[in-house]
Order: sequence, then structure tokens, then C-alpha cells
Amino acid sequence: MSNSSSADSPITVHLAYLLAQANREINRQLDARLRAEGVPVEQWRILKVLSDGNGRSMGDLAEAALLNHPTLTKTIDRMVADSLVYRISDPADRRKVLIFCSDRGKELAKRLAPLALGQEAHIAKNYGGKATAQLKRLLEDLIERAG
Amino acid sequence: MSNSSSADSPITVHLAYLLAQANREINRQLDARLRAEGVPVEQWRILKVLSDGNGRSMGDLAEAALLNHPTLTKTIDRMVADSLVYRISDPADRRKVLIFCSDRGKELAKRLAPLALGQEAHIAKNYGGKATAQLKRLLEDLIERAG
DNA sequence: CAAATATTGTTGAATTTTCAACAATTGAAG
DNA sequence: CTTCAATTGTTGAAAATTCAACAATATTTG
Repeated sequence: MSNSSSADSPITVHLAYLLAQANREINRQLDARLRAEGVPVEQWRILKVLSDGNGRSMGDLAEAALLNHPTLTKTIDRMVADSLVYRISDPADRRKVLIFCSDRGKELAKRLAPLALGQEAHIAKNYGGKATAQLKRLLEDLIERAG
Repeated sequence: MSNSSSADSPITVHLAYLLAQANREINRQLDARLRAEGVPVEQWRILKVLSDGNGRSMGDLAEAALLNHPTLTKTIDRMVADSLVYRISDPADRRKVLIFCSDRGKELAKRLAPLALGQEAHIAKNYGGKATAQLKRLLEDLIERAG
């Protein structure tokens, strides 16, 4: 509630800043919902990717969950300790480790999914379904052409 | 170069995820540019806010630089050690501490600004000026109605 | 095949962030 | 005025992240 634009500001706010700001806010909201189950957003992303039952290599998972490799390794360590996922060495390429979701992990994912959908719905309500769809499309394009 | 959508996917990708993904990528690019001067993105945000010469309280700065209070305190500690900013107790409210940009900090900000603008220009080129403007507007709306 | 190079994932140390508690100052209520 | 509550910022310990180096396996090249 500090600096709503006082007029059409001559100052250029960078896209990078707006993205960081929006991401921070939305992430904070999602975090608040997931807190009901005590699950950090990063773990939710991992569970969501794995909940289809397929195993993923650490590299693929890191990409999908938006985490660096060492961070993912340690996050998976924690999730293994919590019996949410498990590791299996990939028989086809023994450098790789495949991560699978345990039954416990799948159950948790099932409880988490509606929380995330709830946020999505909440945003669509406050912000408009059309604007949400448009924003999503623009973000997808940006990501695709980000290179 | 892994998972471009194989078709119009029936799976709903959450806005929260797209924002995180886009933010990660854009932030990474900005970071790569700022690395030329060895300055983390968070410090660049702080310098940009302060470079108009006005002092800001820790609270305001934390809001503007998208950082939690304790994180900001420690970041400012580092920047003070690097003589980029300095603290002055607010005479009007002695609970507050005002942060000011030093001359050295201003010079650094002046070297950093074109790097950030360069990224902005690069995005506009690859992604289109129209799409960029539209995305910015949508993000501003989202932030405003995020509550 | 052998050696050199690349890929994949983990580790330990260092850095950074976060959480909870705290100190100092201000504002509000009785 | 005095006490109680709220605001502002910092601190230390704990947790998480990152960086650089490494180990193991796979791939390429001579």
C-alpha cells in the first residue's frame, strides 16, 4: 500500500522486477495454503511432477521443479527421509538415478492438488479469468522465447 | 530443450508455476549480466531504489527490494562493508534507520543501469515490444489485485 | 581397445536465508 | 503519567542454498 503509480509514471519499471514481485506475492499465497500440510512449495512441485507414477532422473526433476542440482539432491534426501519418494538407479544408464513417488507421496499430492487449484480459482476470481488466461499465454511465450 | 508441449495439453499448468519459471529464467539472465560487475540482483534492486539520493527506512527498502527484514539487514551489512550504502538513524523516529547510497554506490548503480536496460531491450527484441508491454501491464494488474 | 572428454549426480565447506526471540522506541489506553 | 500494546530493526541459531570439487558412468576419438 505504498507506491501505487501516482500517474502514468515516466519511470520504466523493469519486466524482471515485475516478474519477481508477482512471483513473490503468488508464491507467498501458495505457501500459505500449503502450510496447512506443512509442505514447502518446492516439494509440492516435485510431488506434482512425480504423481503420475513415472520416475524422473534428477536432471529432469531439477528442470521441472526449477531447482539447481545440489539443491534438489538435498531436497530429495529430506523427502526420502519422510518416505514421500524413493530413488532407484536407472538400469539403462547407471549414472542416472530415477526418483519415484511413494504411495504416501501420492496421497499427499492428492491432498495438495485442491489447495493449489483453490489458489488458481481465487486468482481467477479476483483478477478475471480472461486476464489470467492471457497472462498465462504471455508467460508461456516468454519462457519459450527466453533463450 | 526437454519438454516442449507435445500437443495442446489437457494438463493445467498453474499460474504460480509459470510465474516461477519465467522469473527464474529472466532472473538468471539478469544475473549473468550483472555478474560483470559482481553484483547480486538483490543488491542491484537496492541500489536502484536508493540511487535517487533519498534515504529509505529498512521497512520500505525491504518492500521495494522484495526481501524479508532479516535478509535485508544482513545484505545491508555487506553493502556497508563494501561502502556502497550507509545507515543513519532517523531523527524523526528513532526506531527507524535510514539507508543512503554512497557516492561509490551511485557510481556502481550508474554502471549497472545500462546492463539492466540492455536485458530489457534484448527481451523486447526477442519477444516483441507489444507482448512485453502487454505482459507488464498484466503483471502490474495482478500485483495490484493480488490481495 | 585405450585415452580423453562429457554427462550425471553427490558431497562438504562457505554463504545466505529464515525463524524465533529480542531490544528499543513510539503510540494508545486507562 | 504510566502501563500496555504496536512498530521497527537486529541478532544468533538453525535450515537451506550455492559453489567448487569430486566420483562414477557413458560417449567419443585416435
